[in-house]
Amino acid sequence: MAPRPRGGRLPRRARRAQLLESALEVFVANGYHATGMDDIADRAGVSKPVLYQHFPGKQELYLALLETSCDAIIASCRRALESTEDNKQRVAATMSAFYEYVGSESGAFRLVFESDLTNEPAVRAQIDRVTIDCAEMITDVIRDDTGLPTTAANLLAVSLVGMAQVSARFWTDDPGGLGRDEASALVAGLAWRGIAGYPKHD
Amino acid sequence: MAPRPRGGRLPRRARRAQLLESALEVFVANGYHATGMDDIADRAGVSKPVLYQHFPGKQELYLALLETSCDAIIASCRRALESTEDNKQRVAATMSAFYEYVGSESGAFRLVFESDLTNEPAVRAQIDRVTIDCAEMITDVIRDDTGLPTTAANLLAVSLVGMAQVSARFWTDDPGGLGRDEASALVAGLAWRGIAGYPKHD
DNA sequence: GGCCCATGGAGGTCAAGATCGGAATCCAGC
DNA sequence: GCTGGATTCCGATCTTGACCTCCATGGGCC
Repeated sequence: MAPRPRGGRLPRRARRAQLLESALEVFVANGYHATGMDDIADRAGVSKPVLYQHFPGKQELYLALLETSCDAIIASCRRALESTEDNKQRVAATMSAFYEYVGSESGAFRLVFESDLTNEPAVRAQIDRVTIDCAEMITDVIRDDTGLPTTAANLLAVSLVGMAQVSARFWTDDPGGLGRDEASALVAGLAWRGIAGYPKHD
Repeated sequence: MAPRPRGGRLPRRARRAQLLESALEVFVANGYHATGMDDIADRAGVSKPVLYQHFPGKQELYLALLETSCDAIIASCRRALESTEDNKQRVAATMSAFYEYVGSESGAFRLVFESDLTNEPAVRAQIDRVTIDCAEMITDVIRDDTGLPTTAANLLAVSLVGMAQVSARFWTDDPGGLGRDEASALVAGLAWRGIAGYPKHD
């Protein structure tokens, strides 16, 4: 957490990237409200005006990071679902995607699952997008495979996503001796047993 | 949301209750950071000093409400688990408890599941308590019934709680034509199919 | 050597939490 | 019925903290 040395000038693109990285670290550590623009500037080793030459305000900066993080998990979820045609493996792969996301070094998932700016509509929209988009992809699979009505399939899909989200976050806070793949496989087993029993469509 | 008339005096006890009620409404509607003490006072039809004669500060007021709401869902979960010895019905009853909680008129569940003060340790502790305590009760049931090691049973329990939390919140935002009992039963079915397949202990 | 512009420290502004002296209201007892 | 005291209540104010810009500066380029 030590601020970077206060030296050299950087080309605009590189400075922006560095600012984003620094901001992510501070936001993840302290949340939105508890972090000041001063903190981010200090962390990056620049002064505040520099920050404001790259981003119009604190909220826009936060939103840029949040959007990136949302895109990451949604894309990862999509890749997992498309990685195979076998539904049992699909469940395992998707669960693994969530565990990888939550276990990743940056902690960027905290912006999504533990945000403290949920009342801001723009933020809320991004966060909801994760659950809704992931669930929608899963809904299609469930509906095609079981023949359940869309509404029901959607609620089941949301349930699975919730299972993944909450259990992965809990595991990250307190692994309790379980490795990541072990935990992921355990919960994937629960999910698969739950979903596999529904009437097959053919 | 119209402020109450600004008239009469109330005995201390009654005023306190009214302030708690007003504060809950505003906090639920706007979240912690977006609500001012002015808003709460206006909503209750009193001036700010009165508020401070009953509560030492904004955070204490919030915590009082949060704690009450956490106690409610934990107690409700416990009652559901103790309501029967049949595990299938247990799952259904517990799921129903979550759906009732989230569907309740006051919206108090938002303080727990959608708080925007998660960085405050005291708040974090209360919120975590819900998942941890509920999961712990369920862990005992799972462990006794399946013989799984405690750590694994605990992660499964957390998964089930996550399923309930997230799906219930999603259903509240967009019921999509499903009644409460219908939705609850659907997700309970998913949970039960998932958990029932594990090796029976005898 | 001279120009240029990114940078930095210091400050303006404003919202919101927290507080003070005085006024209004209720109640008990004569 | 009336008075004295205590409790409740309010308008106005203070202060803090954080977001967001103004003037001096110093290294890079021709």
